[in-house]
Amino acid sequence: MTVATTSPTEPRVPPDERRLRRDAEANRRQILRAAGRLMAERGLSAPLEDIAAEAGVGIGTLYRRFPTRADLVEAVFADHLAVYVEALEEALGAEDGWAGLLWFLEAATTHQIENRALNELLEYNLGEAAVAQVQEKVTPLVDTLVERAKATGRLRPDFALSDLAFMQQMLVALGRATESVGDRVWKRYMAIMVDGLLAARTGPTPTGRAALSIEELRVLHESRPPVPWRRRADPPER
Amino acid sequence: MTVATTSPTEPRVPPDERRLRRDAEANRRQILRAAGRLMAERGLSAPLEDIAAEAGVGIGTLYRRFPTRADLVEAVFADHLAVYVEALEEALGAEDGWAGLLWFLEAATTHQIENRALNELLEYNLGEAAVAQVQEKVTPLVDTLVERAKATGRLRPDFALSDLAFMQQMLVALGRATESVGDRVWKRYMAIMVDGLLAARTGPTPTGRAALSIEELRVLHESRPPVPWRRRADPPER
DNA sequence: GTCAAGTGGAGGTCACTCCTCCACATCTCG
DNA sequence: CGAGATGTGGAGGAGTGACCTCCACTTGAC
Repeated sequence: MTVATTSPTEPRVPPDERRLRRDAEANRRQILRAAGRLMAERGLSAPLEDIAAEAGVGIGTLYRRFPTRADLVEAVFADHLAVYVEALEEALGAEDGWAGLLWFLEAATTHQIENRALNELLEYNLGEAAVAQVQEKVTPLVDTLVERAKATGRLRPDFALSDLAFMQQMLVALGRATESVGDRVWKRYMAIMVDGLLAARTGPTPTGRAALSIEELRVLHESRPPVPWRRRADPPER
Repeated sequence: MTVATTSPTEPRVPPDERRLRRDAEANRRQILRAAGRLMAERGLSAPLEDIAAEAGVGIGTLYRRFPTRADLVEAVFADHLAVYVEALEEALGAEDGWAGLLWFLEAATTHQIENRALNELLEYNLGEAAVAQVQEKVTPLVDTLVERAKATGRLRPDFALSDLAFMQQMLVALGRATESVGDRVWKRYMAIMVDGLLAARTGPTPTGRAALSIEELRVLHESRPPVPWRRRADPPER
């Protein structure tokens, strides 16, 4: 009754991945598409049942493929985040540093207004994994972008990376609130803010406080409320 | 068997209000205080059970006194809204129109950051009743405030009432997100925006779109998602 | 043709909140 | 003081909106 659990010629359970059946693979892709769409629209906590329905697939299927929501999110946004890096690289390519900065601000804001999940992904420090990784790649790039803009002499010298982050966050909030008006109302306020960033104007109104340092920003980020969906319960308390 | 439902000397059910018993009146006040505190902190949809608990009162008591959440909200904020009018009046009292405008922006923003319920109250067109009424009183005052600021020549001439509303909304959002840092981070961005409002700077960055008119603002407001708490079910459908 | 792999979705679970109801407690007023 | 009107607490039923499991059945691969 001692049993060989794996045949000698072919390992039963290949270390990590095994090839999916063709139909299963197709379903998997459907799920990812559906999740991408729904989460962009309704946020990271879009009900899994809705996603399954949108994908034309049973809820069980979704669960077998992605046992936790985090797995799903990760799979969906693996590439989405790369968009950021691309935008940055394009912005850095601009010959005028000032224009590059504005271009990036606008592009990133548009992106996050259109994709609510993306926005939440950055807000909740989510993946530890994926996001942190991107963060690490992105931070120095943004830094360069800012420095280049300052070098033109147009940007107020006390501008910092955190300013960019917060302005973006504000514009995203507004953009979403005024979506129904169409017509990009938020751009008006981006323009106003940008005018306020001109070096020529530094000082007329006291800012009262320097920009947050990257370190402070990181701390703030980590004190965020936990991710907004229910996690699998921890092993029972008592 | 025909019965006199009211005694001739003393009407059983005075038209609207009847005097509460002393203890009941005390409870009522406790409830209002508790609701004020909790709603400021957690928003208009703070669980009624929590409010009752905070007030040291049974849930039944709360319901007898305020049959619907709307009743409670109305009672709590009846006066809170008056604060607005006062702030406006003070701002209008400033001799410098520009300073008055800034003072009001700052005061109103602080207020709404500290009181989440107040913020929601204005966002969801809530009371039809109370809010609309205040709105009506407030709008012309704000208008005057803006006009006075323009008269100083410091404010960009295309500034409109809606700009004030949106800027405030953005700052509130930021203020809440950065609360944990203390230190009023949002004021930095208020300063930046304000710099962008200076008439001297009009134009450097194209705004792309004029400010929303009051009419447009109203329409936007009305297309808001419904109030975020469950309402008493309508009489059963079928 | 066989059978491992994959599927659907009914139904159990859970966490919340709402709101009713009534035996009991507390005032008020004569 | 005592009677009756007024007020109270909070257990419990009901509704909601998600999560996740399980297994009889279907399908693709070889």
